[in-house]
Amino acid sequence: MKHYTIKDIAKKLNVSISTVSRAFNDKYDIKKETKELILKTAEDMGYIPNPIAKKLSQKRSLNIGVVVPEFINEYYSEIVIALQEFLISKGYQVLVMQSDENEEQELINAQTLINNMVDGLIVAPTTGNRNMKYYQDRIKEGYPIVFLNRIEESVPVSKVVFNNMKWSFFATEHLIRQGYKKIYHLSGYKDLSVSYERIQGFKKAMNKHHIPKENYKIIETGLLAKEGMEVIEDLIYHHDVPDAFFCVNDMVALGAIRKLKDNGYKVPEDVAFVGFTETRMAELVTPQLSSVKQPTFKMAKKAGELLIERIEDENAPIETIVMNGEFNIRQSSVRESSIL
Amino acid sequence: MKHYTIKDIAKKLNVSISTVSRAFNDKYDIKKETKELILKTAEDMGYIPNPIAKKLSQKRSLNIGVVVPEFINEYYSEIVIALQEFLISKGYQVLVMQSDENEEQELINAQTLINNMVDGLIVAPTTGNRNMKYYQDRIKEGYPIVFLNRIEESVPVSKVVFNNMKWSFFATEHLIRQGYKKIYHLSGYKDLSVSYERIQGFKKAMNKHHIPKENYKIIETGLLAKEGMEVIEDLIYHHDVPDAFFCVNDMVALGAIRKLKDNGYKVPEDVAFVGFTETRMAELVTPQLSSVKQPTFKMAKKAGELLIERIEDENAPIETIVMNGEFNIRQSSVRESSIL
DNA sequence: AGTCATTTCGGAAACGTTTTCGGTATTTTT
DNA sequence: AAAAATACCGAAAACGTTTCCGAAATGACT
Repeated sequence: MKHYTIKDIAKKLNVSISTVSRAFNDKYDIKKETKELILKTAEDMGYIPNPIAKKLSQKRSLNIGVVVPEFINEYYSEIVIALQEFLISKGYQVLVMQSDENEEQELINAQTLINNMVDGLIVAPTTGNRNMKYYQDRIKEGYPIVFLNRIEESVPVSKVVFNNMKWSFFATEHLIRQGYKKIYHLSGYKDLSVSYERIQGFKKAMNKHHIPKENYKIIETGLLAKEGMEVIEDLIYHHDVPDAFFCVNDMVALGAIRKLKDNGYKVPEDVAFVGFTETRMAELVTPQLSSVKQPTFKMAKKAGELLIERIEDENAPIETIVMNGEFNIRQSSVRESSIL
Repeated sequence: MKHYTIKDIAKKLNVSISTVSRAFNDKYDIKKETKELILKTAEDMGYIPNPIAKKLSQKRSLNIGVVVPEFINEYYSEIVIALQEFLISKGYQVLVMQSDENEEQELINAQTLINNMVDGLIVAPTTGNRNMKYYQDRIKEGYPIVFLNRIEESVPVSKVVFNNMKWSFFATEHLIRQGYKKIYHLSGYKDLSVSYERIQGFKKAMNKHHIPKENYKIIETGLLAKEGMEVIEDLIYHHDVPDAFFCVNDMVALGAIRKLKDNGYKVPEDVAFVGFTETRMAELVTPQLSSVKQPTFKMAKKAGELLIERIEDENAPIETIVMNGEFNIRQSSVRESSIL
């Protein structure tokens, strides 16, 4: 059951391998009948072209690599799904590697994909990030890369980002306008660019409404429910539970809510919540969770488009796309929960 | 900035390319000093070996392909993470492709990975599945494949599966023992092997406890929250809401719970719930959701082990591993919610 | 000093394609 | 009917490695 090659086909039909090759890539001169004959016997023999050899002699693979920091948090799952949907429609296949929020793994992932000759790379960097030199070098060589979220400004490359600051500002202002006096922000990792930007939005809202410093606080957390729970434990211990929380994402919010409920607090009556990067859970939990929805599909598609432009035209302009979302207000952050 | 090759190194040092090659794969005879010299100058020149060429002449890539049906539902995300953790520790890199529950895409994914010369494949098939012939052919050729979940018995291949029937039986029996009289099962796609097995477990429990046929029902659904909601709408419309639901997964349960709550039902006082394939949400929602936890990490690791055995030894025995989990009882399925 | 074993290396084939170049055979043009 | 143009095809180089085979150099042993 060994694999046939174009040589086998050539021998069988008494033609040259170049003719066989031509039959498969019809851009070269070949008579219609011989082409059909070759294709037919290839089919019959069960010939499968070897893409490795193809890649070695050509320079494209029609594969695209995607590196994401994690996909435990639904967001990147959606990104990948959307990316794949778009890129497949353009004739590419999508190879995904996840970095587990680990910089070194991310570097290995990017290298593995590039070494496997994917035609381009879409990277959503993990927190950190000390790999920028590697990316810079590749970009200088002309390698097509597009970044998604979590961006270092230092790299001259196309990117698609969410306007975290703006929507963080809106979400925070909403809490203020609802009359909550003491509002804490559970921020995620501070050295994560998205967290940083959301912190800026939070602060901006506080400043605009002249909230005194003692009435707000920014608490660094991770991105998981567990970490939301830990913060709440700590705050309860210190008798420092505020009126409202604005959280870096839904999972942190849900963890915090769980812990508060377990300690007899009512949400939203005692403590209000707003999440971010809305997940499907926001509508399913009780109370339903207010959250900022990111246009995941649009962002992924745009990143795909930018990458393909770059692959097909080396001089395609470098663009930075800043996207907006929507803020969905639900029961978890309104004073009179009956009005919703 | 063009890429250097071993030829360039050879020319620069006045040695042959075979010597250079030897320097990198130290299994062949080479003097220590020349080896070090070569490695050093290669380093200085910024030489990057071309894995495509390597794959073409060797037959291994140290890459492993993983095909999953989706990763919107946390379960396969965890599987992939665990798989990656294990396989990386064994020196492999992991390329992931997701099929979006689409058989044709799954076939393309498997082909793409195999054609890219991954050393082996781990496949969790989508519902269906008409691709078995393709897999069978590859397996006959000696290609290392391991299946995960959702298995057709027809294929002679190593597989790792969860004992769905047993734990479905336990979960159902728990509801019966709690005194719920009318219990419906939201089953997922019936032609999905895991759904089928869970249905069997459900029926077995019903038979064992002599529940009359009019007191239970199996309702086919999808795997998403939305589909749980739709079922509830329908049941409410027909005034056919039972005492308890056993659901194919947590998302369907959460969707159903949401819809019931929106219509004034109380969970678990009016309607009890048990999920399956426990997610992190089970502990976060209110009421906390009873669910069957699958040993995701163990299953993934075992699948990885089986694959590696097979890669390294063509005659490794074919094994079917059936795994067990745990049933976590929470508020959503107990009569007196105070006792928990 | 001669034989033999060992270490170290170069030449070249091989992996499976694509693609350039040039050469026939065929057709069209004059 | 000769010349020119075109259609078709084969030979061979190229892509960047690994690895087999044999040769040269070195060292060990009689």
